[in-house]
Amino acid sequence: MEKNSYTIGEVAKMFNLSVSTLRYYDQEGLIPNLNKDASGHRKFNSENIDAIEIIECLKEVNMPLKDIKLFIKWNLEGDITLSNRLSLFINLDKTLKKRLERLEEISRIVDYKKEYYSQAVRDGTEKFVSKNKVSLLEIKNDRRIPKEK
Amino acid sequence: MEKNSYTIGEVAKMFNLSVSTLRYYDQEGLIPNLNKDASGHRKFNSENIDAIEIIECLKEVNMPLKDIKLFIKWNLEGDITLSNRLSLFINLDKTLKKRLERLEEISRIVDYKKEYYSQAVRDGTEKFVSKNKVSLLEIKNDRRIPKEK
DNA sequence: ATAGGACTTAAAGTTAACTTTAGGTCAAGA
DNA sequence: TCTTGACCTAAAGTTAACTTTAAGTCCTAT
Repeated sequence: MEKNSYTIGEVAKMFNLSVSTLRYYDQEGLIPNLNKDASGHRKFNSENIDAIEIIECLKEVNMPLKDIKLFIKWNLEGDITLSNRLSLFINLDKTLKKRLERLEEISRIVDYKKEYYSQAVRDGTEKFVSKNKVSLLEIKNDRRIPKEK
Repeated sequence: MEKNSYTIGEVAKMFNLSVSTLRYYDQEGLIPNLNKDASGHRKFNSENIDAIEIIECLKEVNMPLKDIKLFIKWNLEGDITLSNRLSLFINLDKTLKKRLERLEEISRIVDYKKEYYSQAVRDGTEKFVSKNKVSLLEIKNDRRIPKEK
C-alpha cells in the first residue's frame, strides 16, 4: 500500500532539507494547499511533495525563491497565466543551455588543472610543468579585451 | 602593441563585475600582488587578471569565496601545497560532473515543460494536456522514499 | 579656474535564504 | 506518571556577497 501523507520530518529526509527550511517554504507560501492534522502538524500529500520537487529543481537553476513563488502563484491562477508559464520555461531553457556549455568549458579547465597538478605532485614541484602551463586565459580568452567606449 | 595594465573600470567591464566588487575582492585578499600607480589607483596586470578569471570560474561552480581565498593562499605558498591543490581539483571534478548530470536531467524536465505549456497555450487550457501530464516525480522519482531509520 | 569623471578609503547598509531560540503542545513508552 | 522526541509558532539572529554612502584626490577639457 502507498503511503499518502508524510510528516515534515519524513519530507525533510526525502529531500535532504532541514525541517525549518520546509517550515520556511510553507511560511513563504511556496507549498500551496498544505494541510495540518488534528493536532496542528503539517501533513504533506503528493501534491505538496510535487511542489517541493519543483522548488528544488528551480533552485538548482539559480531561480530566486521570489520567482519560484510567482510561478507557484501562476499555477494557482489557472489558464490565464499559461503564456507566462510557457515563457518562463522557454527562458529557463535558454539560460540552462548556456550554463551547461559554460560548465562543460569549466570541466575542461578542471581536467587540465588535474593533469597539471598531478604532474606537479609527481615532480614535487611546479617548476617543470609550469613552462608549458596553459593559463585559463589561453583555454578561454574571450574576456581579455575590454569593450571600447 | 599589447596593453600590459588595466584600470579597475576596464577590468570591471571585461568581467562584467562592478568596480566595487573588484575592490571588495582586493580587500578580501583574492587578488595577490595587485599594485597601485603613483596616484593610488589600482593597476591590474595579467597575473591579476588571471586571478580574477580563476575566481569567476570557481564562483560558477559554487565555491564560496573563503574557499577560493584558501586556494589563492595555497598558490602563494608554493610547492608544499601542491597536493592540497590537486585534491581540490579532483573534488571539484567530481562535484562538477554530478552537477552536469543533474542539470541535464533538469534540462529534460524543462523541455517537457515547454512542450506541455506549448500545447496548453495552443489549447487555451491545461485541461486536455493534463491527462497525460507526466509529473516531475515520474521523470525523476528517486527521492520519494524516505530513508528508513 | 572650474566642472566632470574616474579613481580612492572606511564604514555602514542590504538582501536572500535560511537557522536558531524560546517557549509550548502532544503521543508513546518505561 | 513522567520523560523523550517530534512537532508547533513567532521572532530574532546569521552569513555571504556584495552595494551604498560619505568624503576626498587627481586629471582633463572647456
